Amino acid sequence: MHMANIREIASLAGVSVATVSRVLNEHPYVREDKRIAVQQAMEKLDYHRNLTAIHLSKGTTNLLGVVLPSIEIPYFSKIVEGIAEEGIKHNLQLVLMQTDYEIDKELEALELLRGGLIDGLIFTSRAASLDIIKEYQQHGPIVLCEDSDQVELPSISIPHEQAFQHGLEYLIAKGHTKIAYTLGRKKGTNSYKRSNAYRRMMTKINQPIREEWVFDKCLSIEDGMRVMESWHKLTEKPTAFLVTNDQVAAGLVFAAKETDMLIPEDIAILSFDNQPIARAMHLSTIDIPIKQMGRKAVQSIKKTDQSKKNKISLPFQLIERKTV
Amino acid sequence: MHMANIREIASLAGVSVATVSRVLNEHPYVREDKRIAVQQAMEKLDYHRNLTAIHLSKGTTNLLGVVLPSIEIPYFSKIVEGIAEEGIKHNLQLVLMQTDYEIDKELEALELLRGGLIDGLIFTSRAASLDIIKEYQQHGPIVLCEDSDQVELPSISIPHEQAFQHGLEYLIAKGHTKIAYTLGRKKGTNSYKRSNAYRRMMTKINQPIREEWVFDKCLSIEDGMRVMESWHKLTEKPTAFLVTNDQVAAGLVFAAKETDMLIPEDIAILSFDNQPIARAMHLSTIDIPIKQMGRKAVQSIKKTDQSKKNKISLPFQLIERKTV
DNA sequence: TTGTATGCGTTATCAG
DNA sequence: CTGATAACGCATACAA
Repeated sequence: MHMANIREIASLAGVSVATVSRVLNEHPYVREDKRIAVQQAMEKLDYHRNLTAIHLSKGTTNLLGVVLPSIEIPYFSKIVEGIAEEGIKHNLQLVLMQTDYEIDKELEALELLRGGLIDGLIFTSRAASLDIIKEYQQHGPIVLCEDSDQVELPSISIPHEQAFQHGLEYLIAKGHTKIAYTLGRKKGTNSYKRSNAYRRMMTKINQPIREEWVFDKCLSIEDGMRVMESWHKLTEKPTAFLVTNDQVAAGLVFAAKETDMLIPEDIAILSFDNQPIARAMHLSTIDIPIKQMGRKAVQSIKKTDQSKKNKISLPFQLIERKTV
Repeated sequence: MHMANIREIASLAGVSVATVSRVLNEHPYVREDKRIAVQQAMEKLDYHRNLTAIHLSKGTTNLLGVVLPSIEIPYFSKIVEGIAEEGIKHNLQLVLMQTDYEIDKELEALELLRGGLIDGLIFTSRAASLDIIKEYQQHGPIVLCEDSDQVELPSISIPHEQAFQHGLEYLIAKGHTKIAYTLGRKKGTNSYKRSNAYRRMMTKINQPIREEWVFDKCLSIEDGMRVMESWHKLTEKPTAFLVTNDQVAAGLVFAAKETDMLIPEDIAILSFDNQPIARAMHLSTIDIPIKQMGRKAVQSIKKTDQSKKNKISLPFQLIERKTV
C-alpha cells in the first residue's frame, strides 16, 4: 500500500503544496473550492500526514521523555499516571525510559533530548549528577521530581526533611525513642533529606545513630519482609520503623504476622505515600500527592519561563491509622 | 547555543556531507585522515545528530507504541517492564499510551502508527474492535496481548479458558460448588474466555449461572473490598471466589478480616497472576508469566515474517497456598 | 488568496 | 575511496 504525500495531493487537486499544507493546518485565506478539492484528493488517496516530517520541519516533536528506575514500583507508576493525564491536555506523547538507576541509561535519555527526539525530560528519580544533567538544559526543559536545594534545575517535591521529621515527632510523641528507618536509595536526594532529619532528631532526643538501624534499598513488599526478618537478628531492637513507602510497610506487617508479632504493640510502623494498600491494611502513613507531582512536572515543562519558579513544594499529611 | 549540522561539519573538515555521514555510520572505505578530520570537526562544533532527521530519511523511528488502560495496575506495569527489557535489546524506545479503555485514545495510538511516528504497536489490552485494528496492520506490526481466536493479528497470551477451568476444577476438588468470580472487564477477550469456562463448568456440575455472582470491573484492592462487602448482601452466598488478579484477592482478604471471616474456611479465594503480594499474603493463585508476555510481544513485533506464527500460547501454573 | 522556492538534517544512489 | 545530488515529507517566508 502506497503512502501518498503532500505533493501528490497537490497535483491531484490542481493546487500547490503550500495550499495543501494550509488546509492541513486549517489556515485562513484558502478559497473554499480549493479547500474542497484538496479534501477530496486527500480522501481519494487516503492521505495521512507523516508525523516525522512535521517534526523535522517544525523542530519540535510533542514527545516528552520520562526517566524512572522501575515502572513496577507503585510510587513511580503513579507519577507516570499523573504525567500522562496532564500530558494528554498538552497533546504530549510519553517516551518512557526505565533506567534501573544505571547512569548510562539516564545519559541515553539525555541524548534523546539533545538529539531533538523529545522536547523535554522529566526525571522521576536519578542517579546521574546534577552537573551532568544541567549541561543538557540548553536542549530543552528538564524537571526533577526531588526535594532539591539547587535552583538551576526546576524541581518538584514535598519537603522530605520536614515530612520525615514530622513522622519522627509523631513516633516520639507515641513514646518511641528507638526508631529504625528504611530508604529507597541511600544516595538519592530525597533519602539524603530523610537521613538528615533522622540524625537531627536522634541527636535532639539524645539517641545514638545506629548504622544497623538504617536499611537501604527498600522499595517493595519483599524488601519489607526482608527487613523484618533481619530485625529478629538485631541485638538491640528498635520499637518503631519509619519506612520508604506503603509497600515496605506492608511487607513488614506481613512478615510480623508470620512470627505472631503484634503491630503496633511490638513494633510501630509509619510509612510514606498513602497508596490504596495503606487504607486497606490500616497503615499509618504520610500522604504524598504523587499524582499531583506528575501533573505539576508536566506543567513546569510547558512553562516558557523556566526561570520563574524553579522549586515547587507540595504538601504532605500524616494519616493516623492502626500501625502506630 | 547553535546546533551544528552535518553540512557545517563537512565544510569545516573539508569533505563532503556524504563522507561525514559515512564516518557517522561507521562505513568502511573512508580514508583515515579524512575520518580524523571529520571527528575533530565534530568535536570542535560539539556536533550531535538530529534524530528526527535520521528517522525521516530512514523511514523508521525505533519507537514502539504501547497501549494500556492504566499503568497503575500491576498486571500492566509488569507487561511494560517486560516490553522495556526486551525493547532495550532491540534498541527500541517506548511510547506509552494510557487509554482508560477509551476507543478514541486507542485510535490515536493507531494513528501514530499510520503517521510513521512509531514502528510498531503493542496492545496490552483493548476496547477497539479487531476489524478496526486490522486496518492498520499495513502501516506496521501490531500485536495483541490476549487469548485471541482470530489469526489475522498476532497475539500472545496464556490460554485463559483452560486456566480458568483449571482453577474451577481445583475449587471443585476442594469441595466447592457455589463459586463466584470477578472480571477486569466483561467485554474483554480474556474475560470472555473466562466466562466461557465458567458457564461450561457450572453446567457440568449442575449449578445454575447466577448473574449476581459475577462481578465486573474488578482490578484493584479496593474493588476486591467492595466485592466482599456486597457478598454480605447476597441472599444466596457463594463459598468460593475465582478472581481477576492478586490485588482483587488481597482486597477480598482484607475486607474479610474486617468482619472476622476466616479464609479459606468461610470463603475460599483463588486468583491470577502470582505477583509478589500473593506470596506475601499466602494467596493461592494461578501464575501467569506476565513479564514474559511483554518480552515475547516485542519479539513478535521484531519478527519480519509476521505471518509465520501468529498465536503464541504461554504456560500457566496453579500455586497452592493458604486461601483455598 | 495562491504559488514558488527554500529549509529542516540525514541518508543513499550513482558516477567518478 | 569520494563527492554531488536527489530523496524523505512537510512548513513557511516571500513574492505575486
